Amino acid sequence: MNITQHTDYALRVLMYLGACPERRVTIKEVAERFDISRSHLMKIVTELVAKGFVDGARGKGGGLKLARATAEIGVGDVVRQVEPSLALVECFGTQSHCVLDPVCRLKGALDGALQAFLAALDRVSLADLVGSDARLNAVLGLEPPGRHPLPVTILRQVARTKGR
Amino acid sequence: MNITQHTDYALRVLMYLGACPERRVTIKEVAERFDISRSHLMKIVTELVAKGFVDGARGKGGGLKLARATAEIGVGDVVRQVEPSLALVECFGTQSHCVLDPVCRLKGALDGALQAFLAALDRVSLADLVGSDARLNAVLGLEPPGRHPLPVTILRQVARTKGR
DNA sequence: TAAAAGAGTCAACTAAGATGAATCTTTTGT
DNA sequence: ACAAAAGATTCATCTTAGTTGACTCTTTTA
Repeated sequence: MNITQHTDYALRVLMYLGACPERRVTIKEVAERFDISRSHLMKIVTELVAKGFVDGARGKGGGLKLARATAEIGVGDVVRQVEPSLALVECFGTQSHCVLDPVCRLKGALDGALQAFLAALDRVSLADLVGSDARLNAVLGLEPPGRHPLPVTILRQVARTKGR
Repeated sequence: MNITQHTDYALRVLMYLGACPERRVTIKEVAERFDISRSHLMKIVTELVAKGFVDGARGKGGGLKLARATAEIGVGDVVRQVEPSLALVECFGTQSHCVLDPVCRLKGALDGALQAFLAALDRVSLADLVGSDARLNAVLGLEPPGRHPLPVTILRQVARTKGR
């Protein structure tokens, strides 16, 4: 059982954006920071924009920022909307070919567990993940709030220095 | 997010065995009933035997039966032991290469949700899935308790008649 | 108007899971 | 004793969801 990396990265991108709310961040920057391909990350971001989590601006000076406050973005919502399928087993779909289907209580049990899973995530917002202290910013190599953003070129250097 | 068919079938096999506790059931019979390959099912059963859920007997007159009472077999346990990996995301493993890892609260949130998922399944036993009424037996084409088992040849006919 | 940046399309790669053939081993009924 | 029944093991292949990235298009603003 696992969630796709797609969803995982989506959450991490939101965390990144949540950690530096004072400016727009480019996809390129995030891709370099997380060391994944720009093209790949693009799809994830495009989806986050389409689903209303992120506000993307094109053109020079464009970039990404959260569409809502971090406290207004629930982790459960993100997973529900981004994860490709929440059908735990085949028989969750429209029509199962399992002979047990008509009387199967397993399905109900699994669905109950899935709801418990999502409910647990509903209790967590992006604000909880980002936190109020500066630890996340430190790890990301971002500037403390109030200062000027570092140029991307310097961010790259920081990224390399830290290793993986 | 999904659990493997492997786990799904493991649970269904246990349900089948739980539905006819008065005799040993052969893998062949279960395979035909669920319309899956005998070889394939064999691996699932072998694992259930190895993990102590099922008691398998070789040789003539052999077959499968539950190793414990249905009430003593928790769905959560089965999932925990049969599902190949419960690492929701890559960073659940020994060492993640994510830059956020040292301060990441997402990991904790996801783990909490996973525990909620399993806890929900822990509240369900195989006895709950099988039920006390005869509905499951009816769907499976099994005899009502107390009568003689139908020969496999007849079971096959029943299976075909029902369609999928 | 050129450069920056997001959006979209397309093609391939990867690995986990699913599938099944063939063979081996154990057990028991006759 | 031995043949048939039934589970155990091994091996190879297939399938597909997910992942990856190159290439191009569109929008926007300095």
